[in-house]
Amino acid sequence: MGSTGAMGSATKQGGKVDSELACPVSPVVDIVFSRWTTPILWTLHEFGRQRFVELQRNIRTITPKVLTQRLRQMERDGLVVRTYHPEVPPRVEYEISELGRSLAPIFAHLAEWSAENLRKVERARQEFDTADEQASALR
Amino acid sequence: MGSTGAMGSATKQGGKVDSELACPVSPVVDIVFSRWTTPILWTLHEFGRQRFVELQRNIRTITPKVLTQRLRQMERDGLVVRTYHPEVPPRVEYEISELGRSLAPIFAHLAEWSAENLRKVERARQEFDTADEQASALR
DNA sequence: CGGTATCCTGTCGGATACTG
DNA sequence: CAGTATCCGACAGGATACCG
Repeated sequence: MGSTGAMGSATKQGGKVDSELACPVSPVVDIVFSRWTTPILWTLHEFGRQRFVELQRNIRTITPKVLTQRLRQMERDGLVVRTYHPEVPPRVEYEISELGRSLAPIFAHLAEWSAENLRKVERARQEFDTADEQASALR
Repeated sequence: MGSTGAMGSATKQGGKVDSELACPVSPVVDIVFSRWTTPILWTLHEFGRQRFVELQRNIRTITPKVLTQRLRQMERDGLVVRTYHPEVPPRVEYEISELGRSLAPIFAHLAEWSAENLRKVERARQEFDTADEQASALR
């Protein structure tokens, strides 16, 4: 790959440019990898079209407020499709869009990486932490 | 590491973790995809072993404090190797570890996804926003 | 050079309560 | 049911200054 120049195209000006310049992945990160978007996307992908409450039940610790916020953002970004059925009681269904679904292989890779390497990270942490203790014991 | 509270995974209280249950990807997200870890990892991967100041120059908008913080976390997680040369003036070099390098294919996929789909996201946003304007104009 | 030490704020997310 | 309305705390991250 090109070194300095080729990557992200310096199209934008402003604060965010540099991290984008340094890393074409950053924009995707902002869109897809926040605390809750990942679980939501995953759940939607796993269990298919779901109502608001179903999502809430499948992602137990999420609050309705946050669920709404993330869902709105993802809808705005075109990752999720919201369907409102004007009935009584109201019914709203969320499903993953095609764009959202195009992330599936990446998620799969991530899950795979996790299965293979999460342990290593944990071990590295332990080593680092105990080494740290020893270091501060020397003082 | 995690932002608020316990991140996409480890609320250690109850034992079972809901978002983890819902999404095996969350732990990886916490480790790899924060605002700065991605650019740092990318830069390290692209330009190889670098000194602190070089990293600072390559990722222009990052402040030394944050760079240190992220670097420490990544070192602790075993993604980055820090080498201290006790010279005058001091010299410290950072390089990506093997574990860190194992993320490269994922980053490549992400960059690819970005190149193909970022536009779509932007278009979706515009549509959503203008539709929103129209909707609120009706009220 | 390679960081620390402070101070400060923006934003995410949690808790709780309340509607159409 | 599907949210909205508030209040609030926590922390990543920015700005600035200083040190071995």
